[in-house]
Amino acid sequence: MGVTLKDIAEKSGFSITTVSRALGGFDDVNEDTRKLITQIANEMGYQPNLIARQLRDKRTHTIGIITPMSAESADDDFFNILIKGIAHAASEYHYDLLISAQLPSADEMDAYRRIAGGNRVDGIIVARTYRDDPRIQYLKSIDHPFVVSGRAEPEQASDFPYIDVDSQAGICMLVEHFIDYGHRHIGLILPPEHIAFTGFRYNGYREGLETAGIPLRPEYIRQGDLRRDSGYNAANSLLTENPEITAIVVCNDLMALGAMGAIRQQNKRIGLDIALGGFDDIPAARHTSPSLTTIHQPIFEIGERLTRLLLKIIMQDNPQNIGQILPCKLMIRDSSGTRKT
Amino acid sequence: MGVTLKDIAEKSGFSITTVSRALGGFDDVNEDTRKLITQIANEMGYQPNLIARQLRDKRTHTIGIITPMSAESADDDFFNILIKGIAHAASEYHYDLLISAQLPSADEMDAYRRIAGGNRVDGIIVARTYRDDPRIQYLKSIDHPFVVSGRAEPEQASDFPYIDVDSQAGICMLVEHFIDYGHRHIGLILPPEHIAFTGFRYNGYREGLETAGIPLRPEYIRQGDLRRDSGYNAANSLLTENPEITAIVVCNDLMALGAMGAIRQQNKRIGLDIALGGFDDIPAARHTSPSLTTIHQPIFEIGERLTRLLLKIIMQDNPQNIGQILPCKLMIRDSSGTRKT
DNA sequence: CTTGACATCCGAAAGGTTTCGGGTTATGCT
DNA sequence: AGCATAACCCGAAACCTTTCGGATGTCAAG
Repeated sequence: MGVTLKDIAEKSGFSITTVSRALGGFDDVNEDTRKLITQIANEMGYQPNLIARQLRDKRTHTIGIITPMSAESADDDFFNILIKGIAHAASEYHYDLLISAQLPSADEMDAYRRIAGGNRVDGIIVARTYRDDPRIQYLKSIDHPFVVSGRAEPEQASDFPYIDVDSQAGICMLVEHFIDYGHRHIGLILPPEHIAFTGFRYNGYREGLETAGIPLRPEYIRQGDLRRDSGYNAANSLLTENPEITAIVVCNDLMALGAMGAIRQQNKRIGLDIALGGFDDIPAARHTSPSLTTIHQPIFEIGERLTRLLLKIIMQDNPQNIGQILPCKLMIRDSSGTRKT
Repeated sequence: MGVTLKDIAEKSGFSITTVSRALGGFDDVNEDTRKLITQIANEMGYQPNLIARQLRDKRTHTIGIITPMSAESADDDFFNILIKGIAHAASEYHYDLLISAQLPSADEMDAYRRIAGGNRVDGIIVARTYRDDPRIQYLKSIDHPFVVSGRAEPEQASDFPYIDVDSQAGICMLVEHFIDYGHRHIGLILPPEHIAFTGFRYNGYREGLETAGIPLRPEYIRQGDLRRDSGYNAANSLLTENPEITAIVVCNDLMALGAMGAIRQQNKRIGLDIALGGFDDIPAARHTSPSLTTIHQPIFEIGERLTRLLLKIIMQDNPQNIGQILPCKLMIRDSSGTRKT
């Protein structure tokens, strides 16, 4: 197994160079020679060794993404859909996608050093930004092509190529929607502090309240870890300690699904007693009952755009729009309940 | 950018060999030398070039999967979940996953030749078997490690490593369930003829009817292409041309979701007028309304098992259970309606 | 007959790593 | 002093490809 140029060279009597150039379609090889060589190559089932080619060309035609991976994160649709979008756009450019899944125990930075530093891929997609993200710092330091889904925290400049949604505006819309529906006591479940977009979502919450002249009460705010369980816990504590709350803004859908459980657990009705809103618009949001009001972000499209931006950078195209902020959209569903009169 | 062994060798005054062996942890290197070399390597931010290593070792520590990819297949949860399972198990063995998405226009075999023949991966996972699957034939012919999700069609021996569910039994269970609920006119929506498991699902349907002594009526059978739309069309034609039908068995959930639309379109009530059952138990099945009765197959676990089996083959472990058939499970949900009296 | 152009071909290097087989030096022993 | 051994080190080859810079031979024009 493993027919090489050398094998074809020996069989055909020509040199490796000529075989390579014949198969490569160069015009400094006799037409008869080419025919003979291609025929032999086909007979022997020659396939160029891509690894050798990659080494030689310093091009892998592959983009990489490193994803956290635990059994319970299996239903994290965000990454799922993002990866689909990436793969879809990549396939149009005949690029492959290398996924390196990291167990929770593993040091994430190691994976970046290995994959990016080790020249495994032409470019890399960084998926959920942290404050002062060490991955971004590293990739910049070694000058490796990369793009970012998300951006730096609000106080920091995002001096790297990224695509993000305007999640501050998104959360603000959601808050205003609830205020419009007559709610005055609105809880908030935030992502962890170290996630970069947490600041934006908090700002959106504050902005929404401020516009309506409602004072922000820190005891209405909880933090989760983006996973379902933490949404359950946060909502539980929020409702137990602040019985006056009638609406909860949750910063991602997965936690919102958890919060649904907590609301039921407290014998309250979602929508009617407690209005609930999420963020992301994962498929499940539409299908839960009651369906979940949420802020839609075009995850699949973000994946596609990230890929196209990355490929431009790889091709040294010096793209114009180095940072793109997409709008998001309020999806009003049953968990909003109805307007209080 | 790109610090190599050579750079470290020059800076440290030792040879490339010694640098390699020092960093590799061999014991024929003086302890002081090793310290010096590791220090320099760290200072310079050395990362071994994985491509070069792969070329030399003929090992990529990567497994590959080639997936069909179109924008509308974006919601094909089966592949999504399978890939998650694969990635999860792979990460435990420090293997990466190479995904090559193929546009519908592309020749699938080309991708296999490129990736497997081109030594891009140590092993490959073949995901949805066809009758006389050319991909399997090819991989066998070049003796490239692979495992298969699914198996050969009923009439053929599956002389390759595979993991599959007993879908004949699954469909049979579903048919018996409907018969038990009092249905006598049961439609069937099959996958395309060229898919290997179509035969098993057909057999399950026949077996279920036979056991109950109900004659099989060919006009109750339609074929779709596994996608949502085709389920819609098939159900539509089935109900229009055979108004006596009261239950439909659909061979995958995605088509079943489409069939739901068709039933509604015909002003019939899912469950009450027309009982509906799917296959796969994708997440959406639980969340639609009404929720979808379906045959559960453990897709995530299949992905994990496939990976473990493949890695054993790669390690030349000559695994025992070269073909595994897992049981599947009937999930009775609202689309079953109630037992007719 | 010489020169130049053209068609066709090829050797060798480069890309970065690992490893085989051997080489050098110092140490310990008789 | 002589020799075996251990400790440490290194050159070169191999993995397979592409490409640079020629090399060779033929033929037509001068």
